[in-house]
Formats: sequence, C-alpha cells, structure tokens
Amino acid sequence: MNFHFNISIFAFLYKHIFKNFNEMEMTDTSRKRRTEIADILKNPSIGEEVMVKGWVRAFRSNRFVALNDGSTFNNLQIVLDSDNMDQDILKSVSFHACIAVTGKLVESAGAGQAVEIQAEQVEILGSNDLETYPLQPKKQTMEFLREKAHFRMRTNTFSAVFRIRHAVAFAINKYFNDKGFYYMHTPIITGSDAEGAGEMFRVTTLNPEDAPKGEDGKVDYNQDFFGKATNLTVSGQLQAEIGALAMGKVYTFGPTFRAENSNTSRHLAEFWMIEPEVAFYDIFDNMDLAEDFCKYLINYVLEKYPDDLAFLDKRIQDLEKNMKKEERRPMGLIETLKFVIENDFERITYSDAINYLKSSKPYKKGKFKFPVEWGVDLSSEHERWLVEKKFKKPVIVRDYPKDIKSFYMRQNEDGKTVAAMDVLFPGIGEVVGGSQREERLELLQKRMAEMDIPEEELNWYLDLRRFGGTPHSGFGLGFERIILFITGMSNIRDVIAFPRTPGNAEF
RNA sequence: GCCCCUUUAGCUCAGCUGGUUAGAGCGUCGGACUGUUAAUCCGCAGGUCCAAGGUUCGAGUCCUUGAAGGGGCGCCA
Repeated sequence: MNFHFNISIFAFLYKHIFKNFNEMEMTDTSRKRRTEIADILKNPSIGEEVMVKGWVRAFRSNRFVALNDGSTFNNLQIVLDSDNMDQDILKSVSFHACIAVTGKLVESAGAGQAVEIQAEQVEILGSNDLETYPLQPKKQTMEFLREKAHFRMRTNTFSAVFRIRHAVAFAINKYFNDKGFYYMHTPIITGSDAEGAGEMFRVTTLNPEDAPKGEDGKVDYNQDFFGKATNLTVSGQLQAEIGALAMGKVYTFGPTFRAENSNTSRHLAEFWMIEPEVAFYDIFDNMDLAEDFCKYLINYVLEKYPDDLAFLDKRIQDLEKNMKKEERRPMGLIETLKFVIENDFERITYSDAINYLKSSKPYKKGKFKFPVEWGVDLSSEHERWLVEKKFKKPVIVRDYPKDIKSFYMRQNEDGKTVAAMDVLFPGIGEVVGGSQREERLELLQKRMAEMDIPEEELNWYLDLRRFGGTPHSGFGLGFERIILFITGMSNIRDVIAFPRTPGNAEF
C-alpha cells in the first residue's frame, strides 16, 4: 500500500513538475547537451558529434552559417548540406534567427577558421522575419542601434563592449579583493541631501497630486514612507568613510543617480561608480592607488579579451579612414591602452596646471573660451590641452583651490588649497575625482559653516572625527567612463545597456 | 540650461540659384550559386521628403514655430 502510494506520488511529480523537461526531450536536438562555442574553439574535439545553439550572424552560398552564441566574440562556421535538408528549415536560416545545430566537428576546408561543424540536424528555435526586423548585416550607426537597444547586443560592436564591461566589473572586485579591501554596500536611498555632489532624485510614496501639507503649506515629509524626505544616492563616499575607519580598506561599487540636466557624451543620470576609501592613506597614497587601479583594469582586458579589443580597434580605424588627419586619434585603441599602462601618469599641481596653460600657444593666441586664472576651475578645453597636447597621457592634477571643491577635502598648509586630485584621461576628461579627507574636527566644522552645510544633518560624519579618527583618503571612479576609454566608444550611452539621460528612460 | 548641426525608401545618404513622373548604395523579396568569410551575380518592389503654419503661379528646396536625433559647452564621475 505504502509502496504503491510512493509510486503514484512519483508519477504525479513526474507528470506535473517535470512535464516541461519531458516535453523538451521530445525534440531530438534538445536531448543532447549543448556545447558553448567558446569551449569548442578553445579546445576542439575533432571528429566528435556536438550540438550548438546560437544566432545566425551570416548565411552564405546557401551553405555556410556563421553562428554566435555570445560565449566568445568569434563565430563558429556551420556547413549545411542544403540539397538534403528540409527546405522550410533552410528558408528559416536567416540573419539573427536562433538555431540549434547537431553535427560532426571537423577541421575546416576553407580559410578563415580552424574548425567547423558539418550539420546533420538543424532546428529553428526562433525564426526571424527579415521584412520587419530592423537590424541588417551591415554597418549601422550608433544612433540607430541606440533606439533598438533590445537588439543591439547581437551586434559585434555591442557584444564586444558588454563583454568588456563585464570583464572590468569583475576585475574591479578581483583587484580590491586581492589587495585586502572589503566590498561595502552603501545605501541607494539616502536621507541626507547634504552630500553636495549634485541634484538628486526624490524618493517618495506620497501622491504628488495630493501630498499632505504641513502648517507652512509645504509638503509634510514626516508622513512619507521613511518619515522624512529621501533621495537616490549621488555618492557612497560619506558612508564608505564609516567603513574605512573601522575595516581599514573598503570600496563601494554600485549605481549612482544624478538629476543634473547634463547633455553630453560623458554624462548619465544613472551610472555606476567605484569608491575606494582607505584609512591612513594620504593624498599621495591615494594617487598611487588610483593609477595602479586604472592600469590593472586596462591590463586585465588586454590580457583576457584580445579578440573583442582587436575588433573595436579595427572598427575605429575603419571609421577614421574618411576623417582628416588632425581629427583622427593619434594612436590605435590597443596601442593607446598599452601606452597608458606602460607609462607613469603625469602628476602636477593645480598651480602648475595654471602656469602651463598660461604659457601655452592657445592661451597666447586667445583661443581659449574660458579664463585661465588661479582660483577658477579648469574647463574641459584646458584639461584637454593638458592631457592631449602637453603631456599626451593621463594627468593627475592635485591641490585645487579650496573654494571650488567640496567641504570634506583636507585643507593644505598654504590655507588656499585642498588635498584634492582629479585623474584626467585623453578624450574623456575626468575619470577619477578624489581627495584626502579632512580629519581635523574644528577645521571641518569651520569649513561646513563657511559653506552653509548644517551640522545636524551630518553629526554622524563629524562623530568619525570626534571618536578615533585618523587621516584617510579615497576617490570615485566613473565606471562607464573607464569603459568608454577601454572600448574606444565615443558616447557613454553606448557602454551601458539601458542609458538614462534627461528625457530618456526607454526599456 | 546655452550654442551649433541634422531630419528625403527598412538603413546610410545625394538631390544645384524654388520648375515635369524624387535618385543611388546597402538591406528586404524573387531567382542563380556545394568552399563562402558583412560572399557574389541577375531581377522586382519599396517614398505623407519629421510635423504644423506661411511666402509663391509653383516648395524636398525659402521663412516661422514645434518635435526628434547628433555635436560642443556648463555641472560632474
């Protein structure tokens, strides 16, 4: 009785829970285990029968399919015997259709690839109607593909970009882990609006059309979800300092939101930022870390993703063929990346920068639009001149005038400057912004008062100085900006899957 | 937020000082093709010239306003 009961339970489970699995086995090609194309190309087992699944990148001569499954930049060639095939299936083998192929892996008879599959069975997993499908097997503009963001990852360019994006994200965690940093998650929703890094997005559950009002007629955020006004984070730095002053070395790596109306190829409203924060580090340790970190990330991609980089490199060269010499990049992509990791970043002070700019040709000829004067922030034309013309490599500028920088930066002995540093890269400008933090309570309080930052909001931050404080430093690195540099793409909207910018939040 | 540019076939573009039925390449579709590498070759189809208003005998072309996209600048990472 018991035995029979168990049997029927099993039959029930099999029938209902494993039903889908059972149905999958009905199709012949699905029964075998699928092999990823990256594995086949890395370690080809000639003569063996394999099954691959992927998307058709090209179909030539009624015979050759270039198949890509995303596991690698490279395609696998499938050879079809079109005469001895179901003609309906053959017709469905079209651009970007999804297919499963079973066949024998053989050495390729043609040039251009080492191995190929002699197809014995082809199954159409997802057909593709080319009369309505927007993508074409040809060069398409970035602007067009941006509008078709749900398809653009199927292209060589974007799949390469997003593989590299993954690689850099992984390398960031590896770098810090190997160096004994702790990965810290700082809040996405913050109750502090004193962070001073830009306009914030309000987070609320109140009905904007019918929000409760206080006696002063203003919205009463005491009745909001958190009992106070809250926003999306613009920086995890202040909270990361809490971590650094307890765990020594920490870093954050998460989304950041800025409601600035910035319309440039270097700004996003939602982007990812890496913020290491280290106890006992001064501004020079901080610069060493920033430089070593940037070089590590670039080197990691050069070592692990050469095929993707080579494609992006060639893509840029093709693009620049029709451009005037002075508009082209001075070096190829891979050449530039190698140059950056093999040379020291130039290190100058803000005052040096002003002097260099004042003795520059464009300054003397009156070509700069913005004033070059001690105390005024460098504008992007000045930064570009320093990086692209004067030094021709990344430049770290430090010791900025205190009046153009944030309240928490450590005041220097001269009484005029703070221990701030920016790392500037060719083509994209500021990639890193950081500083040694002001650890002296009185000086910090004085600075906050001068800049009208209420102490009550940041008492916890001041406590870090009151109780067991120490000198410490950190910086923020724009994740998409470093991806922009490594991939050689020219618009930041093309290195994030679903860009959020003023007036645009599609997908 | 400011300045500049663009908008013509599915995509990328040409279209002269306003003047017949608006063109090309690529793609699609149809055909050929068993060693191709965004294959190639032959053929057909495909257009509310961004929108609204205006000037004119006549507007893809000139003017005004708006929209969308791009580039530069500011703010920053």
